Amino acid sequence: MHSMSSTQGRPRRIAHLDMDAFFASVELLRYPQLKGLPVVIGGGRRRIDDLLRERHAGLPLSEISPAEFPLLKDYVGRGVITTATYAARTFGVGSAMGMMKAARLCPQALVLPVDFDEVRRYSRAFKDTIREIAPLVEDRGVDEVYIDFTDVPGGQREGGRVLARLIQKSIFQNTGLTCSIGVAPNKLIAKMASEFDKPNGISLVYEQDVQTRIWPLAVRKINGIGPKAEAKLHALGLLTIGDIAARERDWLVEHFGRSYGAWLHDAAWGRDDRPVVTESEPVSMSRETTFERDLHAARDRTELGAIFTDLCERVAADLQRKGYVGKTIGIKLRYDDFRIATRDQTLEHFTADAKTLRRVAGQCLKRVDLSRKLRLLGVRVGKLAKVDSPEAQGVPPHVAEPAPTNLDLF
DNA sequence: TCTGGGGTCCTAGGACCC
DNA sequence: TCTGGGGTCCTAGGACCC
Repeated sequence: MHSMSSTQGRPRRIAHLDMDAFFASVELLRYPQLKGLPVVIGGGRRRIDDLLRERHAGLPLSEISPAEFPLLKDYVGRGVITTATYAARTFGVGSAMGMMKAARLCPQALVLPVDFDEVRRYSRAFKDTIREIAPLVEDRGVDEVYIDFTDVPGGQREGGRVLARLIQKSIFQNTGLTCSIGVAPNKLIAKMASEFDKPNGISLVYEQDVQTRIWPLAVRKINGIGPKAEAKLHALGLLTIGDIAARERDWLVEHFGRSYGAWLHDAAWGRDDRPVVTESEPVSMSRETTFERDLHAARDRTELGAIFTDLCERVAADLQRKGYVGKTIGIKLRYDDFRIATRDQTLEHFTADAKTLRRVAGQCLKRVDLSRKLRLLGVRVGKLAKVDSPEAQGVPPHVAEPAPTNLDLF
């Protein structure tokens, strides 16, 4: 199943669709007066629109002057940027950048906090729109999907351009939002292709284009090569994807291990068999929070305890709302020097109970070094099962397990 | 005053079992 | 006198992604 997958023997055509500056674009629908201005989304713990509504009672949000919005230079906090508008990006501001650094680059940018409810609403809307046109859709987070065009009627016309255009148009009609789409023989190339013509673009890549369009790209453009692998590749003198492709598979395996080395070789040659997966079960659920200032386990005991309990209650609520129970309970913390420590413990039975989470997570916390100040605390539940699944029907938590007798010990 | 929050997958060692 | 081998589960850490 390399490039041919459908039973009819049609060449695989896989699309990757990426919403353009999604979080920011959603806000611009509500505040169209900010169009064209540098705006960044992220960081905030305050509800900006509540603030604006208070200050301008009776005035529609869309009529409040841009001058009334908070500026990046006045921002104080530890957040990072989730999305920047294209106007803000011209100043070098981009997602995942610390707000403080961004403020230095573009102090006059406006800041809005993320409105997750609104973002999720639009996320659902654009994905529903796609599924009505092409049913095989794989979720890749809130603003991205893969779509299998292969067997969709018309999905092969002009290499997928016709269908991509239809999807773009329908999303815009239903939401007012634009997106960029790449269509290629597989997910790996489609993902790169969707970036070729942003925003609001369509890019088609064929198998025979790999040398001309993929090989010149920086290694980091491959989805799966992050900062660490990039640094190692650079140190070995490999800068472009073509540089990787020029190496023997065995050489890559020598330097990167059997699994990753072989994958690097395949990826550089544009080979990728992964199917578009339309459904998947969650593996874990977690909640974590970075404190406004670093906290010390002993000196800030009360504050930390309240946060810890709250995290457990929120994870429990998430599990219950979504109908899951879990078996492995763990904590994560980040020290002031940014090192991370995790501890977890697997239970005999499944649970979604906040008190149980709190008790077991508390035991985990006792197993880490708490002499350093902490920056972040998180609670995680793994080994999930649906609450009504057969495996989750074990011994209920309130039934005592048989205690070991002396005989068991010998 | 750098550096969020929610995830997935992989590796590697040790326990434990057959 | 040298110590099998495979499998699975648990735990901790780390890379990477959106």
